[in-house]
Amino acid sequence: MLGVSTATVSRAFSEKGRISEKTRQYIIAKAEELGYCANIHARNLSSSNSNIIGFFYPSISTEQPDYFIIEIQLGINQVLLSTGNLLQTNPMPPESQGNGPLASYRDYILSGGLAGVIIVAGSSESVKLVEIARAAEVPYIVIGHMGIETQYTVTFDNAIGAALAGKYFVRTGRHHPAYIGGHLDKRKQKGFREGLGETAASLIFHTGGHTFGGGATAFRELREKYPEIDCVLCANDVLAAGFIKEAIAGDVRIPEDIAVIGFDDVRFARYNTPAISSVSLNLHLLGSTAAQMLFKYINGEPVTPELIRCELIIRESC
Amino acid sequence: MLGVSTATVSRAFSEKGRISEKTRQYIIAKAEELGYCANIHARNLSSSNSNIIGFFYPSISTEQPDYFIIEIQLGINQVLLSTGNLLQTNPMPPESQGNGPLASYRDYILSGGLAGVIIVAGSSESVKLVEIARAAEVPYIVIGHMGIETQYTVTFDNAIGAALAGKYFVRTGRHHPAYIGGHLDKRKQKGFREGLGETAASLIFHTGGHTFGGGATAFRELREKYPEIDCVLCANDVLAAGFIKEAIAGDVRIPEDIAVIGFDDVRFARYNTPAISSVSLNLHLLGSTAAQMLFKYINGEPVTPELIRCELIIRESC
DNA sequence: ATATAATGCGTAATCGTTTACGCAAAACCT
DNA sequence: AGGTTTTGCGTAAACGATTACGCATTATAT
Repeated sequence: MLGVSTATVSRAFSEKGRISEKTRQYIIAKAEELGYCANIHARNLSSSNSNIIGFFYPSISTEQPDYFIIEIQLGINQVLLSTGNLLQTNPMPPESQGNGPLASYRDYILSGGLAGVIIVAGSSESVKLVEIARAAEVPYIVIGHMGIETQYTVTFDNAIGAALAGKYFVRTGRHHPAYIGGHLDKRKQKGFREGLGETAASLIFHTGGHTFGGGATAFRELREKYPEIDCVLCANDVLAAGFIKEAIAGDVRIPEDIAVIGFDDVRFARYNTPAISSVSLNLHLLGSTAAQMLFKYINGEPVTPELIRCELIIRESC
Repeated sequence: MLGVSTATVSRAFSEKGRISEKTRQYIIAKAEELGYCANIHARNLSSSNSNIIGFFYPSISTEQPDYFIIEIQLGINQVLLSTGNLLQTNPMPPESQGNGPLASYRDYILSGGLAGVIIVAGSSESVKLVEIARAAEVPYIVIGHMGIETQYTVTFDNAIGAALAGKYFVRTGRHHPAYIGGHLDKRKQKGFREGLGETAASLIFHTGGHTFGGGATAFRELREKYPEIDCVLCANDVLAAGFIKEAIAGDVRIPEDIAVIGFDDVRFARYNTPAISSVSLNLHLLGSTAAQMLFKYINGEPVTPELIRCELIIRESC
């Protein structure tokens, strides 16, 4: 205590309340000198808010980085750095791996620890988390398509992106297309078919994991069964990389023999040799848009759903 | 209030204090029913701790993901998932970009918001942050080499890793080595030289950015000035990817004409074509080790510095 | 000069837990 | 049965801020 009440000290830091500029300066100076810093827990308790934003995403593996998620996170962080908020990153491993951390995430949200949350669609846990956020009345933004009716969402139009890829293949004289991915990405499949038009008649589907190894396996299986295939759309870039690598190892020329397009346009797609053509979702923009929407929500401003445009980036694999 | 005092409710959840099994069950059940969840801020204030771990790292860019950092984060998260702690990720952009978020990070640490911090060496801000953590008496672990005397550190021996690369080049009959990197990584340079032995006499240094573009530029410049170069050690994998891509574009065969080794062994090194040989730092292990050390520190157990072994992974680029 | 409004700051209640303390009841001795 | 220990739980004091309220003091208006 340096001659003033705690209320005054609080006012000196809070930018609210009435206080003379002189005492504010004095208190700030003294605080600096004494190394005083307002206790964050007391602050949060008293004012019942927080400056932490939670980012929740399905995590495929605890071993391999998920380039898709990382680039979204980068976009979120860019916004947060300018607002002084902090980011908490919460992977949600597949349910098979024990009960998982969902219970602990749930408690954290319910107990008011977060100012808002951003949730990436893709697993059943994502859906549960949205319900928790709603129940706790914590502002939330959903990234991607979830079977939930909500305005707080930013999506990308996979179908249009896939259609662009289909049209490109037709335009560049390809006749034997294949699609490699999971059975869940119906939108991509449907869009691709639309883009291909009549050529869709000869379309081959191949389902497998969304991994590098999955791409390699897909190449081998397709090559054996359907040697006529001359163009491939992959559900993501890592998958495309695996396909391309195995193709080159099998003396198939990319793009001369088979043209390949990936999905997401993650950073390393352009590092690859040949550089991978990709349907760009603009992940960075996706993340930063989600963050901006969340702040609007938190501040009580109206929020409308956003859609990020897909763009087809042609590189050496085509 | 359902007939018991708040103290009893607290005891029902805290696993400490004395409470009969019957009332605990009763309270838990009722809590579930009423959707009660202990307020995290009050908890933290009262018990003056937190379950959040802060992860601070120098961030090169808000646009490009830093694969090095990401894989460390993955390792940290794996440990955290099993302990019920939460991770807060805090990029530290280069100082040039405005004042930066350091002040806000400082306040957060000083105000007791974090149970512990993990700091990646590499910028002047990293050093400041360590000093802040010390001043605030918050448990911390440093990843990498910082000019600070501390036992709370986990490092990797760059020099030994680089020496392995040097020896490999000599053993496989290369005679005109080059090193591409920054002027800061003296350890790598020194180790490489040692590994090369006599061959070090003809070593060419090239300094530039640690980026993909930097690798491409390096290839062009070196090729023009020193066409005799037949093996290259790059300061990281992304740099190596850029070098390789530009080399292939210039009709130089990898590895026949030039053998290339990268550093870090990030995930995509093996996706590349040709797959990039790399000095593996085992980033995942680096992260999980740091997290485990931090928990020891937090629990008051003795902590000794750890060193992660480097390993040379040979792939197609050699 | 007086009335009125604006400003600055201290008092004390509040936020929702945890936990030392104390007392009754139950459990354990001999 | 009487004494001692153990157990279960309520009381109330922290934890360290924020903020409504009220009282001086100063500024503004008439």
